Amino acid sequence: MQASKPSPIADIKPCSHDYQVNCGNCRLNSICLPLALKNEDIKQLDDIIQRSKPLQKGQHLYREGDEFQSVYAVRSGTLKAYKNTDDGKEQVTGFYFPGEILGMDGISNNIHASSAKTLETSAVCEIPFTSLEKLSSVMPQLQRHFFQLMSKEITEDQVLITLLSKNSADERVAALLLSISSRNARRKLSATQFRLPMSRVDIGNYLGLTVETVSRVFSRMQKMEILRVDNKEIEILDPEGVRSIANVGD
Amino acid sequence: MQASKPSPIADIKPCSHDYQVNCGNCRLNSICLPLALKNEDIKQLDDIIQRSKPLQKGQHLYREGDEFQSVYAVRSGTLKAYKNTDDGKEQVTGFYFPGEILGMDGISNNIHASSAKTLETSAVCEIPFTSLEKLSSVMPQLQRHFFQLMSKEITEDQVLITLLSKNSADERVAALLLSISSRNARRKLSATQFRLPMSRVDIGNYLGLTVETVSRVFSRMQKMEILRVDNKEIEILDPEGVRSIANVGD
DNA sequence: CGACCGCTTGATCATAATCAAATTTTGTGG
DNA sequence: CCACAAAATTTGATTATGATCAAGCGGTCG
Repeated sequence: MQASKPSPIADIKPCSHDYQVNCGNCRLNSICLPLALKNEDIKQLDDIIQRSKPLQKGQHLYREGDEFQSVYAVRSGTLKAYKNTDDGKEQVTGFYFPGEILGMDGISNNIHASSAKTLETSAVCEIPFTSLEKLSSVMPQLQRHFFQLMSKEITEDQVLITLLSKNSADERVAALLLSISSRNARRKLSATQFRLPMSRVDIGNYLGLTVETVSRVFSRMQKMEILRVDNKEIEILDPEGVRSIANVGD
Repeated sequence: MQASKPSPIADIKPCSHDYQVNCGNCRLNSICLPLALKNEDIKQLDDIIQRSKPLQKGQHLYREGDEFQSVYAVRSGTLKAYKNTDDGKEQVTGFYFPGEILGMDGISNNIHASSAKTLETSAVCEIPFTSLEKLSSVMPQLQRHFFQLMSKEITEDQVLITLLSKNSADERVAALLLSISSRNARRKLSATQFRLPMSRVDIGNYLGLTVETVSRVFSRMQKMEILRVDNKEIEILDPEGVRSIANVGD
């Protein structure tokens, strides 16, 4: 199933590698997909997946309280997931990069437990959950893959819990930088030079810190010549230094 | 080494309601089991579940790094799950009461990502995961139920993340009390009077606080006549008061 | 009985929050 | 493209919350 009719909006010329027509040739499939599906299985999966047009920065993919219907794989761009606290503030619960899956917290009640919003222009693959469930029943590998994905989300949340509970401001920021760095590396991007797609406010919110503290940590690391910070552009000058500040095994 | 033969240890006389022989007549099944399984389906589930003899206080159900084979439902007692941090400390990631399921964080890598230890004498039902997977393929309801259970774990972790990131010591402790209270109520136990099965150290660890702080919060709430604390015995004198301190929707 | 453990209470200290303000970046309309 | 407004980030000064250090109090177990 292609772009069945050519899009009338022809003025935006996407480069070819942004126009993945199916999972089989998507360069992210090693991250997002079960590794061991047979070709005909991938075809079946492809058939249930809907690919969105690009979402603009700041658009919501879903909102807390919305009926849950699909989970989403990030194709390009970045999203943040967040919850609204009872006193009206916001808690960022995660950042999602290309190849990563979000929306699974909606399965439990059929209602999204958090909101998801793009941090920049992004595109996602929508995977309707009832179709996925049916397919999982006949494809044990796929069932296993989704159990694993959800379990991974749990273990990652536990890492964040530990970070928030036990680590200093510097350690938290260093750990986030390492996490982003290794997720970049997984996509064959630079592990030492990248652009932070989220604001300082979002970083602080995610890490349980104020903006001011995040900013100070960056300044401190820059003074120590561990990091070069140019607005959102980050260069890790001393990866070992960052790791030693984080004291977490990446 | 199994209970396939009647246990020779007959000197411990369990009371009848502790001796659930199957899921169908277990008084916890409304909490732990899918609601809508047919009788013959429950029978099949029963067949794969192994019921343990009681575990003594302080025993491990599994340890971080162990090969993952099963998830567990708490039949009686309480357990805590915890991770060891890179600098040798421990982070409590959850408490598990009767009817609740633990161990799902092992699915992602086939290795337990945390340890689980009893806080008092406890009994669990062991559910071998490969059998569960197979059964899930032919019982869509069961597949759905486990997706939901895992999703619930994710949303609960997100609540804890928010608590750690945004709430004061008093709010955190109040929220934990409310959580335990409502979990008791779900099991038809008192929502206002109960025994905390975990130590102050564990509470503090879970909530990202020191023992001293936890103790002070209890003292403060006692002085305000919101709580009566007698060692591990808790009486909530003013549930509304606790809720207002927590400012979280239960 | 004495040592130890879990808990509580008090005094002091450190980290990050808060308050405040300057500066840079971004976005918008002329 | 520039000018201006709004937003984001940085930096500084002060404060508050909870950590740390220290000590004492039951209770229990060997």
